[in-house]
Amino acid sequence: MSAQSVTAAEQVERLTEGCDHVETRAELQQRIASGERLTVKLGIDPTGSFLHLGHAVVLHKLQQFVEYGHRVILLIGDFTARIGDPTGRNDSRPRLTDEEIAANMRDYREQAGTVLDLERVEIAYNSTWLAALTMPELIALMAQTTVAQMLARNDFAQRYASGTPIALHEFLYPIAQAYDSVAMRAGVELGGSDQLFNLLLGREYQERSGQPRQICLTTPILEGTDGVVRMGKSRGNYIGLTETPEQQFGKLMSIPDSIVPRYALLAAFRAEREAEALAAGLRDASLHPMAEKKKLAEEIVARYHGHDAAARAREHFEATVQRGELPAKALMPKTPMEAFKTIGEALVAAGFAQSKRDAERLVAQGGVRLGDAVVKDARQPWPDEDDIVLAAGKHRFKRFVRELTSSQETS
RNA sequence: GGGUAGGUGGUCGAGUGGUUAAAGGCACCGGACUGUAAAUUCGGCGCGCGAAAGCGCUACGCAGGUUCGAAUCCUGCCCUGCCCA
Repeated sequence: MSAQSVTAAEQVERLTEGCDHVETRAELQQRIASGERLTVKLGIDPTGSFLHLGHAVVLHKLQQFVEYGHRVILLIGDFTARIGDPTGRNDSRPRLTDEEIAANMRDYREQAGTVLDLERVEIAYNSTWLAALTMPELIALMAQTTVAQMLARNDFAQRYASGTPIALHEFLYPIAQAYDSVAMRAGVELGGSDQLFNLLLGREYQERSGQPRQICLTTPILEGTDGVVRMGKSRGNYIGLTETPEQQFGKLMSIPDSIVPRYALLAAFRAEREAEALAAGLRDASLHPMAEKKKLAEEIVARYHGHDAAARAREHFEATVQRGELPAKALMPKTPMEAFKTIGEALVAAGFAQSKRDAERLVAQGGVRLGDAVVKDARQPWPDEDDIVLAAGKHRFKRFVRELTSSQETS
């Protein structure tokens, strides 16, 4: 109740802004108005997650709850992760050990901390209650849900229709997740839109066990840099929260113009009004797409790396991509010089080519520069220099330096 | 348990005995172009050796077999869909 300064209506307005689905807004309004400090749950998967802008959408929403003084709990699905992954194809993932989960959570904290104030967030583990669940209890839970209900869930429905296998235990995931809400007496559960079914199931279970039903908030799924399908690491269309400013900026510049307003809303968290104004401006050409995109990219990068780094990332982009220059040496990470025999070898070592053959192809296509000169032959000997930049294409650079004074090696 | 259809490169998907390192799409990488790393367009896209022509190796669920030669045929096994019980 640290937020008496704002009215319940304002709070509800902000908390539901940008959400796809709210179940129900009236309940949220009523419970906030009553002065209740809501227990807010977000389930996360401790399987070596790599967080990207798509994850930031829901994390940002969670942070708003933190700011309004609600009790926010990150629920780590350590128990469920031990069984396997529900979402299709990855057949029987190796079980995670406690150490792995701990390590993954450290990574997670580091990444989520860029959006969420972890000092004010509690952490819980669902093994606490799920491991203790007995068979009779599980059966009782399962009895509350029908097969038809399960098959109504989108991804199950699609997979069933297309003949993709659905393992029986996958049905246990929504059940376990829903039960988490009962065990935690959650007041609100957040999730991406794909989680709606699971969240609603939790609501149902709570009601049956005599608890107030949790309010379910789902946030939109952000499209990846291709502007079409959801952002995801495996799709390669992601922008990682901990990527370098230059990487983030470059990837942001590569999104289609059409999706710029959506990124303004979901990645830069501009107000809906502003995002709409931006869309309108781009439509009637009163705003310049590239200028707006640069502005947006800088704004987003600044969220994760600060304004100075964002400005440098912008300059880096303008220099390397737009003007085709080599980036300013001073800003480049240094890599210790090695005794390469040929340029091809250096390309492989730099990670620009997968193999010598691959390196030769790259060179043959005129994509490799050493210093300012285009390399014509991958077998050309590696020059004897103290400080030289190897470039592959327009945006992959590596600066090799003979003697590192300090230990500032970066990959 | 019975029947039936399948398992191909990062992915989707052709391919039924040699000319298949395996069509085509997507993804990815490079060039050109552009206001962007968008779009478009051209090219590339298993590994190694060689200046090159080329040579070798690895690869079509797994293990064997037939054959001068197999992703393609045979046997066994594993896995998956569908129908029936």
